[in-house]
Amino acid sequence: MSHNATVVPIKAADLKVACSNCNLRELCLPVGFTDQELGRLDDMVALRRSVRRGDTLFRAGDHFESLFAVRTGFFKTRVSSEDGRDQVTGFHMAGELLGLDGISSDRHTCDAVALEDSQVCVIPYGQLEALSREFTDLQRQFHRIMSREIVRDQGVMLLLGSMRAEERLAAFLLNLTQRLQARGFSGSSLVLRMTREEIGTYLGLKLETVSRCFSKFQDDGVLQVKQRQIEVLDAEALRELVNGSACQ
Amino acid sequence: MSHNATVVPIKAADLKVACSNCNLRELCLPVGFTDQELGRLDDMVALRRSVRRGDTLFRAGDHFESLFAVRTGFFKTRVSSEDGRDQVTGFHMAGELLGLDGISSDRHTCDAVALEDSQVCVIPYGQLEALSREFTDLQRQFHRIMSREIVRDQGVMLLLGSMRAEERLAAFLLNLTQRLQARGFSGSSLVLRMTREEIGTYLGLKLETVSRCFSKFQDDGVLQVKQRQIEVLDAEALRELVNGSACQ
DNA sequence: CGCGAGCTTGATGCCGATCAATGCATGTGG
DNA sequence: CCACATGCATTGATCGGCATCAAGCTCGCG
Repeated sequence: MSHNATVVPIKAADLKVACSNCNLRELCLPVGFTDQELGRLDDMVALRRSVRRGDTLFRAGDHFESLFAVRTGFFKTRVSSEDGRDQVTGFHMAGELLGLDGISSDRHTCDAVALEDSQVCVIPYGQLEALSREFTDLQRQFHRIMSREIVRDQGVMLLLGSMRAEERLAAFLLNLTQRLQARGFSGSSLVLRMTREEIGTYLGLKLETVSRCFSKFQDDGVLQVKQRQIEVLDAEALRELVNGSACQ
Repeated sequence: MSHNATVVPIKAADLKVACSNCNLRELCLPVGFTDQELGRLDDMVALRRSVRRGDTLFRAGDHFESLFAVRTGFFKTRVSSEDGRDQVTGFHMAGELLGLDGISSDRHTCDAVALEDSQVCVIPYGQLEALSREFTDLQRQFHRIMSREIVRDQGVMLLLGSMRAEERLAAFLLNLTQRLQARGFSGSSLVLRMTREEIGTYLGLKLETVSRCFSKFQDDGVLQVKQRQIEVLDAEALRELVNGSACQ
């Protein structure tokens, strides 16, 4: 159940972690709530959980009872086929919700693995349901988040179904930098939290291909690559690759 | 807005189309409802809409205000990149819900195209929100449906990211036959509603490759293929392909 | 009947997979 | 501090699956 992770009840004194005080609240579930609603959310989100790098937050087959909001750290989610093939279905950073897959059948259908030491807020699903019957804003925001996940998945399908290796990597990097920028980071400088193989398994490529694309981008002056430290030198070139306008 | 489709209010006499009387209710939104709940659903779902083969139910960019439940017919959904590449993101048959992508931003992000003359029930999203604050069962079922869509998308990602052409087609056919079987059809005999190109655009393959795979399956005695009329002769072979156990 | 959309089949080429060797950073124990 | 192991990344050589290009085929329909 806990997969080597510790469960920490939030102490009354530890107000920094309450939704009402969280600096992620504009990226997470409580977007645009009233103080009253925020207070009720604080009551509901009473648990945190720490997950060490390499450990799983949940696994396919686990009983589903809570959603998780990433507070700190970084996760990947992956599905596996019976014969052991993996597909990384997403990378998840602070403010993002994990576990939506579990609602459909009361069991999780994917694994969530921490790529660095991480902390999540535990959102008991039953309570979220109850509270969102009471607060229209919460209901709406929750539906938006689920819908956004569906839209995101459509984008990944487009990538996997129709793009070539360089385009995939460009799209991946642009997506990462955008999300980092929304969290106050640079947007042109980033440190990858995942290996080349994990990137490949996300993009439907082999790790050698990912590595070659990084080298190509470096040769072309689009990126500077030092292991996992990436500098985006020419974001426009990446955008043109994704949109195919460079082909015209 | 209406994209060449006609909007037909449901007449009081026309009770056959009410959710409470619909033979799809066990596959659609009202799974396991009480009579009272069904009555309220009937009030909400007061409109049908007909869509002719080739017409769109909605397009990316359209303002979102309703979900649609397929009553009769068959749809594909697709997303397009700026440079015109398409990805078919799904095929949708009776009882399935369309339009969930629109919730996140109040605009649709994909096109829904009828592959044959079809009819949908119009589910005004605002009313669905309101009613699902009142009825726990409706709320739960709606959440399950959204989550199921997320799980389905994960499966497509696995397919696109890690399977070879024959495996993709096998998975596609198994999925289709399962869903047809759940609707009372044969499970071994089916008529494809889509072209080879549409299958290819869904599976991340070119139409020639799809055609070759069909021929291969026929040569191997797994299928009998007459244009769009397919007989599954050896479902087990298809399953082994998908699971990769044939490789051992 | 003849047209056209969709399907099949063949020949060829390319992109990314695979196989293999090397490089590089980090960590550990002697 | 060095020797060595380990995990990850890079790079090269070769291979194979699918895309591409091209030609005919089938069937429904005006």
